[in-house]
Amino acid sequence: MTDGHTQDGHATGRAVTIVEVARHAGVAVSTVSYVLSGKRAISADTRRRVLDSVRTLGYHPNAGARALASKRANVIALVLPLRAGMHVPVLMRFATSVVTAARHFDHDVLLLTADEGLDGLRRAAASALVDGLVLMDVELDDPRVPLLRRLAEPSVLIGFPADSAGVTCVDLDFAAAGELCVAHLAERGHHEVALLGAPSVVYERGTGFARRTLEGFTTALAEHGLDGTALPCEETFDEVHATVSGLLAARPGLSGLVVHNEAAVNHVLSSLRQLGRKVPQDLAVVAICPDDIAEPARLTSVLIPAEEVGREAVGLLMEKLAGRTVPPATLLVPRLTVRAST
Amino acid sequence: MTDGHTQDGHATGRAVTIVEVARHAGVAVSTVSYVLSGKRAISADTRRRVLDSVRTLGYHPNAGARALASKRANVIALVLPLRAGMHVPVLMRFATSVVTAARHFDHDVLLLTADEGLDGLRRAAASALVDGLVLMDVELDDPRVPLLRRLAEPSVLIGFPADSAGVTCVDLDFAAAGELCVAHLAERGHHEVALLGAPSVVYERGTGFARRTLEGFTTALAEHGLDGTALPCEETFDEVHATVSGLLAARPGLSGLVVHNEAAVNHVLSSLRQLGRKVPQDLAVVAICPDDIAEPARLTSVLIPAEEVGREAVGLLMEKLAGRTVPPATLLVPRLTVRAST
DNA sequence: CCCGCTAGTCGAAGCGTTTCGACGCTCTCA
DNA sequence: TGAGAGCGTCGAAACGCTTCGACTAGCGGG
Repeated sequence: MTDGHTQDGHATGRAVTIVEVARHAGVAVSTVSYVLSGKRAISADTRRRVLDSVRTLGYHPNAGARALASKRANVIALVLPLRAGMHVPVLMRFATSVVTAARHFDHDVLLLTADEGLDGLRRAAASALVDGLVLMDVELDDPRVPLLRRLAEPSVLIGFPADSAGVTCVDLDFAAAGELCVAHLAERGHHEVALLGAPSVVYERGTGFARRTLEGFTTALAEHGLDGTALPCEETFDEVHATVSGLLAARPGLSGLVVHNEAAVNHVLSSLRQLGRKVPQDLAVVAICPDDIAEPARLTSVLIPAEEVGREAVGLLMEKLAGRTVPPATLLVPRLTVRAST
Repeated sequence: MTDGHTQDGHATGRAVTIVEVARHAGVAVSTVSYVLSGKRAISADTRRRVLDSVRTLGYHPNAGARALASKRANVIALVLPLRAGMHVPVLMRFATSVVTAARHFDHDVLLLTADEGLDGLRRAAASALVDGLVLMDVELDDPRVPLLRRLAEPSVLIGFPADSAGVTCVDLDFAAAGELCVAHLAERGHHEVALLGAPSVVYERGTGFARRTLEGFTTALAEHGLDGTALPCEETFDEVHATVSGLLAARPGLSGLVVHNEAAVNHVLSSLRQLGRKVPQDLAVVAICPDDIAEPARLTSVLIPAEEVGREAVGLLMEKLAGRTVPPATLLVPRLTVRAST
């Protein structure tokens, strides 16, 4: 407490270096390094002495020096979008799960925003700031994909571009999710159902997950012999209300609704309340959305497993960093939770 | 194109180093460094030659080496919370504005989550991974504050702890925001108003902004001679609905509502719709929330200037990094936008 | 005419790690 | 009993950059 060190062993002044640890433990610098990395056998006694010194001196390896010598920054980049039609809370859950998973592998996460564009990726990669990249919200025709293919650093995409050759992708199997919802409604005895999807701008942009849900929905309709329709759905109450009342008017036989739009879910429910339709008596509703939205509203839902996707993405990236080959596509199987709305 | 370099000058193989640039330009390594940093005078001719070489070779300085030699990582940490009662979209806007602002100063952003706790901060700081820290969602009695005071690395808080001595804080002036709302309602001729605030858990946690809004609200009530009450407000529709109908029943004279809870705003409006109260005829509503919520709902609001706060925080941090002293507290003045709800 | 500047450049010494090769032990097995 | 194989440790060479001090010209002032 009197020598510039605080109680918890944290130096407030100049940082402790590996040389001081080595001196304190009476060993060579390289020995300290090997104790810490475990890359060579070390006697139990030496290890203990070194570890003690590390603790009492409050040593933390210097990240820059480590990166320079080992050619590994132990940092991965997370590239987040910030655009129309993305549900932000889900994004955040992805982000936290990526951070948490990365920490498990002793890596940190550098935050890049998509609006820095290609240059941002190039810079981060070329300067060895990061060892690898995780990208979110990939579009069908994403300009970043060709760049990633050329980069020396490995990367993992969350979502699928149209041409996914040469890149690694992870996502929820949205087609299966769409099918699952229809199957559930069919099982419950419904004959006429509808899909309320993402805002039209999302379809136009060609974002993969919206289309794939639609495909799964359509396929399952045929499979189960149901009658059905699909509509895009905007995100303000008034627009949702217009869509919903239009839909109900046009299809009086409608008894099941699949909603794949996190931001609109609550508006849909408000709208039905206002139109006097009871859920699930008059209309069964199943949503494809994160649990934190479905749970309070007591909605039967296929959850978007943000945590799992993030963890998986990081896991794959670590495999690639270790030089192992990984499957180019990973589809996470959807799971449906039955609640009060069906 | 045939020598391991792609068209845009990006090396796909081993990275270009400053030595190669120096050789290519026919100057010393140090000269290249000085050209790039501008820390010493360089003749126009030499500068041009070096810059040309940089471009044609596609040189990017190695971040680790740079950090090691200069003792500056050019990275700042952004510590994000992920807890009950925080409105995530706002968080994201803070985050992006921090990233954008940091890039303006040629810095990158390392993402730390609050659940890594004190160790995360210590680690990032002690390993020289980052040069400084920006923390969000500071609580009144935040355990991180004492640690920050002891850290060699400068930091900036978004929000105010109870004891802000020795730390630098930025935030919207929520007291002023509360006052502003009341003043606006008073001006519109209302005599009895209410504040619907954050979920009770947020008050109990002692988060500063919730309390400060309440203080401003109360102060302004007295100032303008209004009658008023304040309630916490949960975030599911049913709870909001209960709170709102209870409030209206208890206070028949109520004609103005201040809502300071982003997640509940839309539920409040749904609830009023369902209760048959017209906005603004029967009840004027003014919200303290981000524009992306107020705008589509046509709500009169005091916006939470996420971009501005983030930019300001980074600006202050950069000042501190440059060794200059900065004001310990920065309060951003709120501005009210009149829309259709009052 | 010499001194002291400044502008422009260079060489070399770090910065704090990791990692490679070498060395001395102690075992084992032939 | 001597060769070979580990094990445990050390020393030193990178890693790619910044920065300090030194040096050379060229120039104005005394």
